[in-house]
Amino acid sequence: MANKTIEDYLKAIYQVDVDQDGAGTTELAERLGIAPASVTGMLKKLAAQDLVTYTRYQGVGLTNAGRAIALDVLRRHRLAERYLADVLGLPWDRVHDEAEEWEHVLSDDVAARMDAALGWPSTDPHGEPIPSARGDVPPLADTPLARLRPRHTARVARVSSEDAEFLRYLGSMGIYPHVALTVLTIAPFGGPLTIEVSGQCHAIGQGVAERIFVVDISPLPAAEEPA
Amino acid sequence: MANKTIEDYLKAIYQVDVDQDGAGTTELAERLGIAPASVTGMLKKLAAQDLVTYTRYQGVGLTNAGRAIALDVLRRHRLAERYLADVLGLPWDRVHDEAEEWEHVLSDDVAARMDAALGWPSTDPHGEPIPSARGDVPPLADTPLARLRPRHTARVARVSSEDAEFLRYLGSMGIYPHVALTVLTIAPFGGPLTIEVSGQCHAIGQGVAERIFVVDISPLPAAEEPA
DNA sequence: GATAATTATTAGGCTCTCCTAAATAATTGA
DNA sequence: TCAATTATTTAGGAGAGCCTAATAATTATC
Repeated sequence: MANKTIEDYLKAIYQVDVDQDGAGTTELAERLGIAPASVTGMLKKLAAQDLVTYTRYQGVGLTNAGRAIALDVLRRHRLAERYLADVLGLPWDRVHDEAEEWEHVLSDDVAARMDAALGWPSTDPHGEPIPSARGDVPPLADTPLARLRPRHTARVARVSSEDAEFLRYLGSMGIYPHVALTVLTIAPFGGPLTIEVSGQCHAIGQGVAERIFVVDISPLPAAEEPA
Repeated sequence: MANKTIEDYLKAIYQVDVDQDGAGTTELAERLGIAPASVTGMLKKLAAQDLVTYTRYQGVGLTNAGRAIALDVLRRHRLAERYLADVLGLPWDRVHDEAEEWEHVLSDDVAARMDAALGWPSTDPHGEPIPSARGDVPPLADTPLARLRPRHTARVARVSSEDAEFLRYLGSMGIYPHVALTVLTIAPFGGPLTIEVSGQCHAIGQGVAERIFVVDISPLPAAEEPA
């Protein structure tokens, strides 16, 4: 495998690049906690190793080789998170930081054993999909809670955050993957939405609702929604 | 905690220093797979941080602070080995290399959880004692198999080696911690000894017998042995 | 107790990965 | 379109941790 630094870069590029097309130097720098100038230098190096495609001022993308490594790291990371949570009982707001180290250290064999011990799970404790050993990632079929209409009920699919405090906040409301919730009201002009989670009502901000991804499970799918 | 490099140095110093008094530069260099000149430089740095006592041309020793870190690393290492073997089913000849990485990565909390999951084991899969979280190491009460007299039966306490091939060799004879064996003959002039392990006889070299530590469990302790 | 052999240290350098400051390209908006 | 802003890159440099070659101290040997 590559070294820790390279793995971190490739993973970051993958994650920035997932939705967008091509990752920007500054965004990468922020994610990695590194100065933009330093990132430029490293990108040249990664390009020389054919792990990324890099054109000055144009951003980076992963080559197949680079993507393979990135997915491998991501797989280890999420597998480790799941393991730490399910087997060692670590709370979900602490698994990320720990896994950040484990991802660089797990051998293929140990990762495979952890995978088997867990029963080949498909997601990490935050609901993020665990890439397969072959590097396949199931497509996501969820939408941000913020996009749900009032009266709709949905199941939490995943929570897109690594911030421990944020995760504890969600936990305090009982919001975890697989939990069902219902949108009661949505205040206009980017105002808060009120939701019901396991019998309790909460008001949450738009920003929060943007990071919670759900799958609508309302009984009346199409008719309910006027075009 | 300290960084990986420092942890490795301190652990190496501890291990070289356990039996002997003060570790030599060359021996450390060999253990670390580094040139002696490089070790000298690092020792100065460690001394400046009050982790070791170092005098030019005189060797190094650990300070209390240094020993605390060394024991901490050793604890993580051996705990990881035990975990890898008992929980994840890794064969004993593979746990060392893996643990060499884990030791730098396990948080206190995770180590404690692993410890509890294992039922607070006292040794690693090779029989080496696991230092307590407070840094206590139980004194060893074993002797090299090579020092046993013929006819004596002993129980394997630990195997002092990290070499995978060597461990597989021992495994092929059924030699593991807790296993009982009997010395049948010892050839003179550093010749081989023949031993019986679970009904099977084997001839092993002196060098091998030096690395297997046992506790004598023969029925007749004192009378059998003429002064 | 002098010389040879061993062991350890200094000197000078290299690579990796990061930094800041300055320069340049790209983008935005007036 | 041109100026201002923002994003990115170049230039020059620093610290960590390693290296080899040369030198110095210690230990062993006669």
